[in-house]
Amino acid sequence: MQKSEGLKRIVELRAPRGTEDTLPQQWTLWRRLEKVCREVFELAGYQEIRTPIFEDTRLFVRGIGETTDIVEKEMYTFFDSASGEEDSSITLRPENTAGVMRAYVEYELYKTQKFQKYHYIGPQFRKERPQAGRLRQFHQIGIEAVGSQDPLLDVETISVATQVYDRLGLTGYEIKLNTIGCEKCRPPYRNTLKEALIQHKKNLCQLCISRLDRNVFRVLDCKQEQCREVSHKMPAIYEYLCQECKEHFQAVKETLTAIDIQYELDPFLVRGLDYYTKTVYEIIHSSLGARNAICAGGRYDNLIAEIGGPPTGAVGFALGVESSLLALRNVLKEGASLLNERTSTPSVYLISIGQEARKECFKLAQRLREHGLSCDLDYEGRSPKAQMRMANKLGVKKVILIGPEELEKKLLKLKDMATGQESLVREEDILQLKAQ
RNA sequence: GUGGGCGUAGCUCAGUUUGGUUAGAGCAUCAGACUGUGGCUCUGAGGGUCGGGGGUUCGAAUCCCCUCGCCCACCCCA
Repeated sequence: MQKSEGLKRIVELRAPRGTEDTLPQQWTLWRRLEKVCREVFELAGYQEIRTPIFEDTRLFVRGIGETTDIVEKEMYTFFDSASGEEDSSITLRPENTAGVMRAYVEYELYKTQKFQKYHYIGPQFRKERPQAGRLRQFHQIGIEAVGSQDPLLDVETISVATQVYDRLGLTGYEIKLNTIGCEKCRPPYRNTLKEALIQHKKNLCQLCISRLDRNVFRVLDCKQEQCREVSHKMPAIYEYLCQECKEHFQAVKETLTAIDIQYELDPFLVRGLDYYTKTVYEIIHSSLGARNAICAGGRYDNLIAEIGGPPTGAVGFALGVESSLLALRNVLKEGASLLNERTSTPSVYLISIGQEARKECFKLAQRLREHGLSCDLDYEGRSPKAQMRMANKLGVKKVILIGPEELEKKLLKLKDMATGQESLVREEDILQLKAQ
């Protein structure tokens, strides 16, 4: 009775809401994504960097923006009792760009070489209500090209993302592109838009009326029919861009076309992070439901100066691991074999008959592993038959049997699982298997 | 924070409308089929406080109330 009560308690302990365990069988796909990313990133010269999972809260407040939703209510922020200071506050990173740029500034990496390319991978945290493809602890893989305003880089990051998805075999994604101007052209447009919208105030939904003061741009994004009608009559930002932004955007579009990347202009694509300027883009996948972005990026020419570095242009994207894999699973559904594969299979399985042989098997396993031959054996004292079943289930190609007979002859019985053929061999012969 | 859906074996689910004897199936697990051998087949076994608590009732997986959890959507965000 007591035993079962104890068991029950353990079972009731579960992963916190909005977090996920990645079980062994799910690692096949995870690893594939990481591998493909590293390959593509390195082909384009992006170097890996890792930054802490938590940072000084001020980094995000300053970098992402005080009034953004992320900073206002979605951050995991703690008092850092280890710091010894009264008001020391740390925050689990809600995204990784700010951290990477902090490192760029902290080590004055721009002094060694102004232009740098980085890639990163890691968990990110946001306090949200979980939903399809949206977790509280999620993972992002991203790249950042720092130290240049060249529109070619905006395009390069997009092309890097598409190469990742293409290599993975993810079909059916779409690229949404927009520009949101810079600190010069954005404010005038904001005012124009606001004034124009006020004219139609009576046709807007309650929410949008409140958006007029808080964030005008979000009205453009509203899904209400009546608001859409109004917003479609509004002037697009394109007419209000400053010369520089106009030229930049033009260059981005032309270059995308030049390298055959299909995209869709979305004038209503806006960002919730303050640091974005000029180009913003998003890669979406229709199989995902309400939250369909699998990768999002853009240019952020003000962030570095904002956190204390020299004015430096930069552009990058963050790819959502969970959402990308979700999309990939949907696409691969047909050939489901890939989805539940073991990440690794030993080369041989060692089967013993009797206690003596069992000890010998264990010792043999150590020697084989020292020689780089992967192997595994039974630790449950099961029958030879059960051991064979396990070997079969693992999918090993070869099995080694040791019983009293083999011990006496000082030989090993090698069995080929595909053909069923058995032969007596010496240990040295086994080591040749590594090559296969 | 708001709304909707769902919680029965490790997994996928039936059973809930019309309360009734030991709660079922498939898959998975384990074992056996002359005992030193896999895949197929056959046979059998283990495994469930029917999410939890309370109530109604002679009797609740089934009806009522509360609660927890998960999922989806909204808000919001990317």
